[in-house]
Amino acid sequence: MDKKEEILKAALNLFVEFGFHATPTSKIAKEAGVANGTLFHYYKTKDELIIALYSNTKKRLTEYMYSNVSAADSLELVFKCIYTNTIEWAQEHKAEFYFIQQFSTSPYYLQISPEEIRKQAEPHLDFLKEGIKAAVIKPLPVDLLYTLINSHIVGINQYLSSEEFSSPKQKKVIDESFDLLWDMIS
Amino acid sequence: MDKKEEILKAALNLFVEFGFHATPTSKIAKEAGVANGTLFHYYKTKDELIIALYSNTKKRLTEYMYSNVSAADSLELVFKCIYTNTIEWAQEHKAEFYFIQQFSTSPYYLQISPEEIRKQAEPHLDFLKEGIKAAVIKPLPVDLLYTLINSHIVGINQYLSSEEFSSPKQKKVIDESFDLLWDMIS
DNA sequence: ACATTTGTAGAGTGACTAGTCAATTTATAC
DNA sequence: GTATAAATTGACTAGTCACTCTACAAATGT
Repeated sequence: MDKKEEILKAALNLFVEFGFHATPTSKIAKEAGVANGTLFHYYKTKDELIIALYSNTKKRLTEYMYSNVSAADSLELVFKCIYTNTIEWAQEHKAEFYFIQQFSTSPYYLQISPEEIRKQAEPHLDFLKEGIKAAVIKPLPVDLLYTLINSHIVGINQYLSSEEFSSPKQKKVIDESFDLLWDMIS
Repeated sequence: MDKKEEILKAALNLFVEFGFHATPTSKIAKEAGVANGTLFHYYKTKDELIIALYSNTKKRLTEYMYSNVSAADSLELVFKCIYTNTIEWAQEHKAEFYFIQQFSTSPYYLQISPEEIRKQAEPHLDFLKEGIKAAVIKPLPVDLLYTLINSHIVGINQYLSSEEFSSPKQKKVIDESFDLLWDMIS
C-alpha cells in the first residue's frame, strides 16, 4: 500500500528530527498526507508504528549489505564488499541509519524479541565463524568480533558524515578504514 | 545542594528506563522525594534538566578517564590507562554511560554548543596529536582516530554488558581488546 | 446490481503533562 | 529577635496527545 509507506517515510524523517515522543501522530499523518484515523488504521498504536519502522529499515539495510557479493571471491574480498556496502548504504540513507542507532539506544529496543535480534545477527555471525574456521580471522568470540565491527562501521559513518568529502576522498577513507579493521581482526 | 543532585539521579534512572519524554517531571520529582515545584525551582524547564544531566555526567566521565594517569609512563601506557579507566567507569556506571549514548543519538544533542563539544574533545585530540608527532600513532586524521577509538570503547562496553563476566575474565577482555585497538592505530 | 469488506476521513474525548503561583517553611544577615 | 531572602510545597491550568468513533467512499466478490 502506498499510504502505509508514506506514513513510515514521514515518521522516519520526523523521528530523526524531533525524536519519538516529540513527534505527535497527528504531525506524522499530516506529513504523510493522510488523515489521523488512517494512520491508526494501518498501525494500531504509535508503538507498533515505531517498531514496524525499525524492522522495515533494518531489513532493508541487511538486504543491501549482501548485495553484489560474489561467492567466488576470497573471504577477505567478500567481507570488504559487505563492509563497503554497509557504509555506502548508511551514507545514502543517513536518516535511516541514524534512526537505527537512535532506536537501538532507546527503551523501544527492549520491545524487539531476542529471537528477532538473534535471527538478524545470525548470518553475520555465521560468516565470522567461517572466517575463523578458515584461520583467516582471529579466533575471538564471534559476539565480540561482531560488536567491534559494528561499532567500527558506526564510527566511520560518523566521521564521513561530520564533513563533506568528495566522492573519491570518501572511497579512500572507506578503503583505508577497511584495512585498519581487517588488520585488527585477521 | 542535596536535592538538586537527587533530582539528577532520579532523572537519570527514569530516562534510561523509560526514555526522555515517557518520563514526566512529576515522576522525577516523586522519585527524588521532592515536590513538583521544587524541580522547576532548580531547573527552569525539563530541557534544561536534561542538558544539565548530560553535561554533568559527561564531565564526571572525563574526569575519571584521566585519573591515575602517570605522566612518567610511555605514551602507550598512558593511553592504555585512559582506555582502561573509561571502560571501568562505564561498567561501574552503566546507567550513566548508557544515558550518554542515548543523549548523543537524540535531537537534544543539537542543543549542545559546538564549543562545548570541541572543548570536551580537545584534550583527547591533543593527546592523539602528540602520539602522531612522536611517531607512535599512525598519521591519520585525529578526528577519525578519535571517532574510531570512541566507537571501539562503546563496542567493548556493549560486549561486556551483554553477559556476566567474572572480574578477571573482564580484565582479560579489556587487556586483549586494548591490544587489538593499539595494533590498529599504532 | 447488490452485499460485504476494506480504506479514509476528521471531529471528538479522556487522560496526561510541563510549567505556574500563591502560600508556607526554612535559612541567613544584621 | 527581627527582617529579608531562599527553599519548598502541591493544587491548578492551559494545552497537547494517543486513540476512538461514526460516517462515508472505494474496492471486491458474487
